[in-house]
Amino acid sequence: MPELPEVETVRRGLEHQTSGLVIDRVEVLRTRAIASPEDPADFCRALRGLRVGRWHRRGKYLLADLEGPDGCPAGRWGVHLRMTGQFLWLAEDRPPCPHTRVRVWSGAGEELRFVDTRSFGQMWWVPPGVADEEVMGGLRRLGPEPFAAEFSGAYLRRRLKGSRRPIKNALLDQSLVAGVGNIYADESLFAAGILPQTPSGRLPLGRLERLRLALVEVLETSIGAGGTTFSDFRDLQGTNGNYGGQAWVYRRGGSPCRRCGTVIQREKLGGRSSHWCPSCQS
DNA sequence: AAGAGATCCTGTTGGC
DNA sequence: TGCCAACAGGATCTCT
Repeated sequence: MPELPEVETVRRGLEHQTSGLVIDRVEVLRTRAIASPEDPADFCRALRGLRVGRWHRRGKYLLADLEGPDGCPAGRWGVHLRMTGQFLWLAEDRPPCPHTRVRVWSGAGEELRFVDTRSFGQMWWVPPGVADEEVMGGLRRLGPEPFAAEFSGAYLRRRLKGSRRPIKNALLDQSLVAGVGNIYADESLFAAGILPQTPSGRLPLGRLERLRLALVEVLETSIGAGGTTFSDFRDLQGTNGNYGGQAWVYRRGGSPCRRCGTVIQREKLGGRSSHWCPSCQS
């Protein structure tokens, strides 16, 4: 599923393919895909004629700068891929597949297509002069980026102090740290040698610093590889990522640990399946 | 007030 | 082999 490294990979693809593109026409095939404005027709009307500028990423959110024909700011285009959202770049006309939700065309007939099997993905148009968080409420609740200086062992200690919820659940909480999902939560806990069930408040500073470093390393490795390979994630060209080749624990319940051979365990935590090695993690 | 659980959605997987 | 339940999961909403 798209987590921070996959979203960053998509951001780079979008910036490469669509920066400077002038939107000629927009078609919404699934109403639910447009979170704001309320009427999808207003979304289409708003984007039409605008030029796409730079693409930014905040957590798992994508945001494009938009400008009008006169070069003045014309708001922002927000996107969240949720679980199965994908962008495809089509240089020429091709009929839409059944899960096509939104289609955006350039004047030259090129198409940026949003395909989303499970239809959880969403788009927003933020009018000029309005803060992104006003329209995209989720942005308001986002914690620091994992690479930010603010995200430190001390920060984690402070935020998690007294908390009894499992560290795995805490990592999935976007208000603690932005961009982590089930895959990288499990993988970073393995890399840090921490059991996912460990009560967050019980982790001393040293172990939290180790976790922060493990998370940053796992995310950077995956970004460098173009996103994860062990999910149905695809970049704009439709190719799969190559996160260091393979997962250490994610979706490997019942299989031997790649480091020590112990059988990987699997259990639901906070409604999400968690995977860990009982001898490498404690 | 923190935190758990249900919900949305649909293709894939596993068990009988 | 065929069918159906369980599963996958990001964020939001509801409930305790």
